[in-house]
Amino acid sequence: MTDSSLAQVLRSHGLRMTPQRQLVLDAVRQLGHATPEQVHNAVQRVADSVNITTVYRTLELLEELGLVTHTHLSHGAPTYHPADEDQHIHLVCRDCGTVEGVEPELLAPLARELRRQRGFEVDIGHVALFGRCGTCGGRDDR
Amino acid sequence: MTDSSLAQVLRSHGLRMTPQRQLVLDAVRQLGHATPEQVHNAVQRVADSVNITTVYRTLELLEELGLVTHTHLSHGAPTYHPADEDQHIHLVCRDCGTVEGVEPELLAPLARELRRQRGFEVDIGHVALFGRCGTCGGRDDR
DNA sequence: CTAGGTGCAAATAGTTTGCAACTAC
DNA sequence: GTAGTTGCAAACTATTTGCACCTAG
Repeated sequence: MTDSSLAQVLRSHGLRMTPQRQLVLDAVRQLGHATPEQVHNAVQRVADSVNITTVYRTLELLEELGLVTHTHLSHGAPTYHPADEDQHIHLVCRDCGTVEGVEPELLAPLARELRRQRGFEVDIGHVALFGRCGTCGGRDDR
Repeated sequence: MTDSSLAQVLRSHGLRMTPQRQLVLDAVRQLGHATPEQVHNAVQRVADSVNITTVYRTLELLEELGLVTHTHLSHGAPTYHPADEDQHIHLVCRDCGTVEGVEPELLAPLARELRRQRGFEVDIGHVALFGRCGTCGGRDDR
């Protein structure tokens, strides 16, 4: 494949392929969960002239194209991750800040119930649950 | 009761009762779910000289005192609500932005499972689920 | 060539901090 | 009287926007 899928998707929307866009997508894929700033850092390691503005614009674009999605974890920080990756629930530890992913199936019964009771369709990939992780909860050092 | 419970709680921590603190707490109770800015607006309707800085500081204080809690709904704005109010899960509609609360019992089986599998303690009152509400989902106007 | 894309600087929004004046007790 | 509290202005952080220059196709 001389032409990456990103280029194809972009072209099919009448948009241009640029090195910046490839780098941002690569960074999101490599990082798994990352804030715009973390993506920017990762991109800069490869091409230090890329501006954070471009990162913001590119993340927004990639999201519109359905290549990445974002979730709001802990405080306000949005974190981006590849859209094609397996959907997962984010568990955010309020003490150590660690984010772990769990299989979305765990949310299925709840999702079903909300749909039945309220007609509410939960966006599973967008879910973040706050609490205290096993490591922090085990030792009660609060 | 000549002395409100807020005054009592404050005093028991060596802190002072002020009109601003009562107004902020009242606003949170009255609004149910509100961002700092919304709280500020509500407070200003009663006492327009109250500064938003004071609102931020007071919300933080009331949270430390266990009188209010906050959750991160949709984008970045934190929303505060009374801590003594029944805990509830927040359902945030991605289309209309409406926030509705549902009984936390629905989350209990999931919480139990996460505790068992991961040792992760979900903070139920802090949970927000994103998706599409019945009203927006019913008419597929996307 | 030329419309889309980028970098830079400035604007904006949300929140925090330093500090002098004020007030609850 | 005095330490806790407030208002104001300034500082900060995160994100967005305007615009001239650049480049993919």
